Amino acid sequence: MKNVTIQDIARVAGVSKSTVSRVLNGTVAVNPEKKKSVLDATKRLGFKPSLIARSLASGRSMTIGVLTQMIGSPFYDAISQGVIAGLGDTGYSPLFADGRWQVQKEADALTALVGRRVDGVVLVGGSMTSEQISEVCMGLPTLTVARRFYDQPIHSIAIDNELGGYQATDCLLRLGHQRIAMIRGIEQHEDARDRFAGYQRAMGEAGVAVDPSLVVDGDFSAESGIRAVGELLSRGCEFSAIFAANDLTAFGARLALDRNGLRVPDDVSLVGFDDQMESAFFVPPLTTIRQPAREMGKQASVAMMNLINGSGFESCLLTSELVVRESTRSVKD
Amino acid sequence: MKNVTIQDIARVAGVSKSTVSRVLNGTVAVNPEKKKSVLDATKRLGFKPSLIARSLASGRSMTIGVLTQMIGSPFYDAISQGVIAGLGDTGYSPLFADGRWQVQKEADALTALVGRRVDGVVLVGGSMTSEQISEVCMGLPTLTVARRFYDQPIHSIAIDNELGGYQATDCLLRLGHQRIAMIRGIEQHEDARDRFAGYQRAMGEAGVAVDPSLVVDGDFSAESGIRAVGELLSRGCEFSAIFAANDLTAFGARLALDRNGLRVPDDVSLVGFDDQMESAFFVPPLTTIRQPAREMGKQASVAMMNLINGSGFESCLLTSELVVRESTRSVKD
DNA sequence: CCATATCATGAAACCGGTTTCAGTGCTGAG
DNA sequence: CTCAGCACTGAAACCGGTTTCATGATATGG
Repeated sequence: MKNVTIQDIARVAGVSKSTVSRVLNGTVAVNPEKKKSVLDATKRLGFKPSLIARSLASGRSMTIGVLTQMIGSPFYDAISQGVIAGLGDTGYSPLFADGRWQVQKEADALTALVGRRVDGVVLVGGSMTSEQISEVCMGLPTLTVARRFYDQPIHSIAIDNELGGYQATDCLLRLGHQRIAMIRGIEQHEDARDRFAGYQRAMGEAGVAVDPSLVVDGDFSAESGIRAVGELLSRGCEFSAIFAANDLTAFGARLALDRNGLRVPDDVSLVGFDDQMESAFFVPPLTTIRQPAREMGKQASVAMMNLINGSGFESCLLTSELVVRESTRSVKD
Repeated sequence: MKNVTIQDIARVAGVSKSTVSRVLNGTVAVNPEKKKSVLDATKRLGFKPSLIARSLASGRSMTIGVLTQMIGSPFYDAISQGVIAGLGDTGYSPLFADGRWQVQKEADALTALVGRRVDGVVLVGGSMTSEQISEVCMGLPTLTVARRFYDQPIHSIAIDNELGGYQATDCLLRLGHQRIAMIRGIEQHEDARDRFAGYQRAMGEAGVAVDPSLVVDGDFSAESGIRAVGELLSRGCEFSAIFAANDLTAFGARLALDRNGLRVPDDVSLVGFDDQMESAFFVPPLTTIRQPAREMGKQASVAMMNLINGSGFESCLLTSELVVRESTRSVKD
């Protein structure tokens, strides 16, 4: 019932455990004959080296800690998927922990990862400050995905949210819309702010003044989309298009519009942000901004490998892409 | 730059490392004075015990391996969330790995978990055979969630999919529908089969013959929902309701119906399965079968704790719940 | 043919904790 | 007053690997 150890293999194969270790890791050449008997023994006894012991001895755990906030979110999952793919055959494997968007849990989870002596940390989103992060990670290679620290030395892989916001708004402007409402995301959220900035820039460049009564706060949830449309309607202001800070918000907005007898896209055009899986099958299929989430995850892995073997870090800012579907149409008059 | 070890603490506090260990774990009483100086030292030096070393020495890693298939799926995420919640303050923490629905990756990931010497394994879904699982896990407490092995000794926490299928169909029958189409899930999938069985039973009990031309194969994807509706329409058979094997399939079906000028629920009633987050905000909000996913995860944690401390396992089959929204209405005539 | 570099290999140290074991100093019972 | 019993504590063994070091054997070169 006991686990078979390297010592057992050594005994059975008639060699020392050093030799077994050398065979298994291929660090230096060993006599082919002994090598064979070692391999035989491992197979016969079903030997599975203890990664725990190995980590302790070698000082490297060959694991990258990945701290997510809500694995269930399609966007964040795509990133994780990218990280997994990017790690590929590097020999490193990911170790996931989840903060569930609660700072305390996030900090605990990060501490746990560090306690596990991961060789690097990838933070996907999150709300810890860079100081908190640095304190816990102390010298460990660390980088963030989908989150930027403008003033801090923590590396990050992110997309240009400002550009995304610009693309979404620009698309509506080109269709002739002028009264474009925006449902913003969580206010403290860097991404949300950038998307709004893009909206403002596009409007400005098109010479359309931003009407503050067309800007409503939201929190990235579907409920907030419903509330936002209610708010817009109760304000009594006219609008022919809505740019929602993410797809989920757009879903909620769409439902609220429907409840109020407004058709999409006939009465109101709607643009989201994220391009989550369901968006393409929405009724009508949602026009949105696609984030190269998977790609970001992959880049993160690559960057992490570079950090670990000291090749330094090449900053990169990926770009979003407009996906036009059927929730937008040119303004009627 | 080096990590501070228990030895450093011992030196600074002027005690032996045994004592430090005892203070930190509270295993036996130590002199309050020494205790204080140890705690002081740990705080001052920022000592973070190496979980690696601790695991190796104590033989318990205090981790439960959780093997998922697709973290991004809302249903599976809810389960993971439940597991996290259920582990709560037990002292154990979860360690996630992901198989991405590829048997090989699944096996590798499981091996990696076992190599990390987790104290137990929770398999969420998956496609490895029970033999494969047993071989890798050898004696480790193991249980599956959302997957049942009818003939095997592996414990499982699952919902009664047959009942869910029955509930969905029964709801439509009560509304007066008789021509109820079903879009099935992946054929080899236990869950999919059970849901279909529930459909058959409900129809049978209501004295309505199952028309084979109303049953279409699918694969749980939105695309398959679109294809299925196309298939139904091209077969030229009439139907007033559709029961889709999961919500995503229902989304696709809804879009295809819309494209063909069929309104939901006016022309066709639609029922899904899962109650994923977006379903409540769909247009129209989707009637569906809710799986107590979070609850299942929680149960899994509890059951795992029992397995670990030898309290044995109490089998449990959770039940699903019908959530009536606006995609269903009584048949018109 | 001898000195030296190279190779293969086992012994032992080490990674950073936990746990057993063997005291030491006190207290309380006899 | 003596001895068993208990509460603390440090030394040392241990967990299961990796890696350094020393050694004997073999190959290389002058």
